[in-house]
Amino acid sequence: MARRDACSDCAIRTRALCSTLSVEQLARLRRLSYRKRYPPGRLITGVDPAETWCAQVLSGVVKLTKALPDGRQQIVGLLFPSDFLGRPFGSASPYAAEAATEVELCCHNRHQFEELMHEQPGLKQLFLERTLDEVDAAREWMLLLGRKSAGEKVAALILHIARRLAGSGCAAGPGPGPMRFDLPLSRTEMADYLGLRIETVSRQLKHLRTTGVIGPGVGRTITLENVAALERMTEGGAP
Amino acid sequence: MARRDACSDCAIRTRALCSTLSVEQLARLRRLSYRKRYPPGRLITGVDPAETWCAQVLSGVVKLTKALPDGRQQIVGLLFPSDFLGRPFGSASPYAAEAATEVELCCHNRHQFEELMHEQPGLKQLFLERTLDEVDAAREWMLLLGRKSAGEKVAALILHIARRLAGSGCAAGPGPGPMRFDLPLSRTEMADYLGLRIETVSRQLKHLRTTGVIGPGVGRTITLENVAALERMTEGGAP
DNA sequence: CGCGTATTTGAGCATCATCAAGCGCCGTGG
DNA sequence: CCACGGCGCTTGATGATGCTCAAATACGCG
Repeated sequence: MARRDACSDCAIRTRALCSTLSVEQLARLRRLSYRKRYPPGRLITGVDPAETWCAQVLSGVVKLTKALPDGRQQIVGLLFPSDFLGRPFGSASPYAAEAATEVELCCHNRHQFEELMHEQPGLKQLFLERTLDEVDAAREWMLLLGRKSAGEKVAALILHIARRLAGSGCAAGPGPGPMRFDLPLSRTEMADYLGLRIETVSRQLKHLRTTGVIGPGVGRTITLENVAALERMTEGGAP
Repeated sequence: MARRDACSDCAIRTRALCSTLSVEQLARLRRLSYRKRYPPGRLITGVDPAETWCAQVLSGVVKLTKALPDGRQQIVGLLFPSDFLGRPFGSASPYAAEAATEVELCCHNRHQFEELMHEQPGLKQLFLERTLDEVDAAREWMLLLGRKSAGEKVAALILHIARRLAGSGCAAGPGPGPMRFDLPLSRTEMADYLGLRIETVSRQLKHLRTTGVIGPGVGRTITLENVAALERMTEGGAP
């Protein structure tokens, strides 16, 4: 009976939108759902089409990007496990989604998911609250993009990713010693998220390492040696 | 019977969230609503408190701002007539709202407005779709803040305001001759919305005027002489 | 081992910020 | 009526942050 992809086994069972569904509704949704994997860098959805499906992130990190005709790019959001991907109700989603790491999705038929939201007010309510949180997060990032220095931006990004990873159970928890994790983004992606160039990101990262705020690990490895200092640096406080 | 503030007279009757309400529900909401005016520059709500009310903009322009402890500011959104102001459901709104021009609001008790949304799925649905549009708008602005040059930013702001003003029936419509309007923002506010300094905004505006893309009017007056050129400049095309 | 890609490092430069006047507008008050 | 002062905006000169270009190094992988 217990299938490997049964909802009760689901890694995001308690945090996903599904957490509001009754057992019966959950069973119904599961019949309409399927899992899908993407390797790092693979495009998940393009900009144009009115996609016929939506999904929830089971594992990995998805980046949402917008681009200018001349190739300049901006990452406008990162999705972590239990986040929702897609644009129900009308207008086509004006950005592309791409796998930043290896990604696993739980996909639903968009139309049927919309119907389920209509039938189950709790589901729609939770989706609405998540969407409101997304507005807040986007605006927080607007403050970063418009008003913060390169150093503040990089510090804020590290903290942001650390918190989201911790919240989704990846990376060594708040156990003994400093938190350690791998950035799910390349330097290019970090730059595209922060409105910087990769060289600037690289230099700021080096600065954080030489001042001991983060550990000396190479590449994407981050060790949070001094979270308080990092927090101060996100708002213009001294290093 | 016909009071001056009757909903049927309301300037935003057809575009506001209320447009989904039945006559009876509209009457109920109206009994719980009141109008409020703010002069330019007046604070409407601060950051901290879990506000007990929410509102819809009847006239004027409201700016939503976030600030860093050292005083740096970023405008994270502008509200025009028929836009919704407030943060129903839980978490306190993490930004301040301030009147940019003379503003008139139609205010509702937050709790009762939430209840109305629960009772009337159409209202909640419309609110949800508006919120999704807000996410899109915020992310569009993230692209601007992170990746556009000063010239592109100013061009985009003028177009953005022109469209929103036209959509809310202010300013000379698309009748004969070029559209003309007054910017609802000071130079400081434009800079805070674009992530620039006021001197840069001033110089970019001058450049647009000397190249004839906008008319030579002084101060906040804008005449759209060449919309196509303005649109091109928004994305890196030649002036 | 050798190649392709990601990242780091360095040097010079451009854009936009900063600093500093100056101008125009307007309400106040002599 | 005009001098005064405040404020918002403009203009100019200078400089710093972050970008561009270029090359070296490290890394992953066949």
